Amino acid sequence: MTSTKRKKLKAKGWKFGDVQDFLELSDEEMAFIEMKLALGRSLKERRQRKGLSQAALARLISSSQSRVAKMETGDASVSIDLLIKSLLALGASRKELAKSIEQSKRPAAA
Amino acid sequence: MTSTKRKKLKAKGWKFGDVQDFLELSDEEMAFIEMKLALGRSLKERRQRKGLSQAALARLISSSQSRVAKMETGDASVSIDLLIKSLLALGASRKELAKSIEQSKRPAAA
DNA sequence: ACAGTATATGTCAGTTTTGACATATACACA
DNA sequence: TGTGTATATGTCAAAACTGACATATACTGT
Repeated sequence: MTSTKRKKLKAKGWKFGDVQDFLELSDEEMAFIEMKLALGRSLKERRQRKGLSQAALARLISSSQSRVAKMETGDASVSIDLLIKSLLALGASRKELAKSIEQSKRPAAA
Repeated sequence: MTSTKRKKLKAKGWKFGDVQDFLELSDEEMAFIEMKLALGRSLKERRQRKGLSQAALARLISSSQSRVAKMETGDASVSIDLLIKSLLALGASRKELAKSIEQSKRPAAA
């Protein structure tokens, strides 16, 4: 929950609210960022499972390859709205979206 | 899922993507809007359970009473990002958020 | 080495979202 | 009737997001 986990996230451009230092994120902010990352992972999985390139998905949702890449890598410039719309476009149900949002990361099969 | 349900939603300012006519929303678009409405309901519930006014919540999240009202009434101008940040600020967990997103409306206790 | 494909990252003008403000409605209780 | 509190709705400048483009990296095959 705290510093250990925080340091694992690479600052990509995240400057959240008033918080300057990336390592000083509150738990709320962490939760929000992790949700975005989780949705990005889901998007990538779904896209790949369908054998689509980022460019092909971009066409499908009237966006661009670069924005799809940013969604999947968790760039600070992408909204959750866009992630959700994209996942819905790939056929995800609300229930499946909920599952992505809920899970903290994945069982870590190491 | 289809026309019956669609007509129940009052057009508040929704003009989604290319779709002109509100009654012609695709299932994806419906799912997106219903998610927003569900999150708005959750926000209202949580706020009221804490005995906060919209103005008090607004202070808490550095926003304004009017924007909180728009969040709770499902105004087309509010993002899911803002709804989620607000719910997190009220102490909702990712699991609880997931639950809100998942449920279509509520068992309808009539 | 070169060409083709896939993904990542930086930039930017156009669009959308935001907080703030004004104002309206509704309900209480003096 | 007024005064106070709570919520809803319209507007707008400023901030955030978006698609598009350029470009970089990496991994094919040839």
